[in-house]
Amino acid sequence: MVPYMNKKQTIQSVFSITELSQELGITTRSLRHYEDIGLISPKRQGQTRIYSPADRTKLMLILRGKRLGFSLEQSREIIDMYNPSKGNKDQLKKLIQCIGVQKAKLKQQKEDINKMMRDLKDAEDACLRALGKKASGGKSQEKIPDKTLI
Amino acid sequence: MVPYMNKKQTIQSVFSITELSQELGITTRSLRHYEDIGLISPKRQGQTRIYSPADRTKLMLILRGKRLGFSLEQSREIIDMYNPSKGNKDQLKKLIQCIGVQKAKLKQQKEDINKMMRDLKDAEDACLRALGKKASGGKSQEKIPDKTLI
DNA sequence: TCCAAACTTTACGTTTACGTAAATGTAAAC
DNA sequence: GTTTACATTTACGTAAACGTAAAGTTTGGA
Repeated sequence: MVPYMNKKQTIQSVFSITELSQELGITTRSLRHYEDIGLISPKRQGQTRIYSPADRTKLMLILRGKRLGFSLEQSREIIDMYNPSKGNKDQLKKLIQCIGVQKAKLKQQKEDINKMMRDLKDAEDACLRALGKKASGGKSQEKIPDKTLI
Repeated sequence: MVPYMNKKQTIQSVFSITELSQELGITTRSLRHYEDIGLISPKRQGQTRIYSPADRTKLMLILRGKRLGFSLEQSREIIDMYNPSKGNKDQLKKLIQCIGVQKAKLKQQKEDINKMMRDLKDAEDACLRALGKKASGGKSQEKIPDKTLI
């Protein structure tokens, strides 16, 4: 535990590395790794790392990116889109383009999720029918979804 | 090109490794790798690989998994869920549980996508406003989405 | 007949995202 | 004053998913 840290405050203003790792469900090694590659830059008290709420927020964005299958570099780029560092017009236009690309990717992912959801529902229904139970109202009949147009 | 292959048929019945790699936008190395780890098992004509439509379908499912950030092993498990290999009741129940877990994960991903979509839209609006254009009807004002509850 | 294109196998290399061990520092507690 | 808990750095290891030669086979066409 970091000395002089406000621990029992409703809204914590600083975090130790273990606190943050436990809250976020990752290892301290990961947190140090993210710092190694420059994704986060926590303050220091001596040589002990002190994480701010902003650091925590950024980490939550990184983890969200991981849940979506993004690499750390991709997450870095996406997060960089959130604070348009006072670019000129050309840079802003380029940024808008990048944002559009990301939005398209997310849209594709959404479609993929919907299709996989349907496939899983069909598989579930097949299991339920095999168990003699009612199905949830689907229309499936095949095993492997060869019908799926992906 | 594989000999005796029906090339100019509306619905192709077999595929060569390069044909498939080009259609799917992956390398032949990847296709061979997927075979190495037992994900697909194309027929052989001599020692040349012959891919069937079923192989192709399975590969499309694998690629869909990759777009969603799944590892090859995870995709294998999910695809295995689609053909419940005649299990007994206990196995079927276990499978239904696994399917439920996957559906929950997909639901989480969907929420993550929606949140990231909002963040990107906010960033886009900020860019447009910085360029003196109209925003798309959002309500954002901050840069980094500290407000985001993730 | 011989070439070039497309196929094959073997095998070492690379990137990403950490894991894991070793050796050491610091600070509150007993 | 030493143990305990948490912190640090350094550095080699690892798993996944291929990349990248190298070297050989097969086959339809000039």
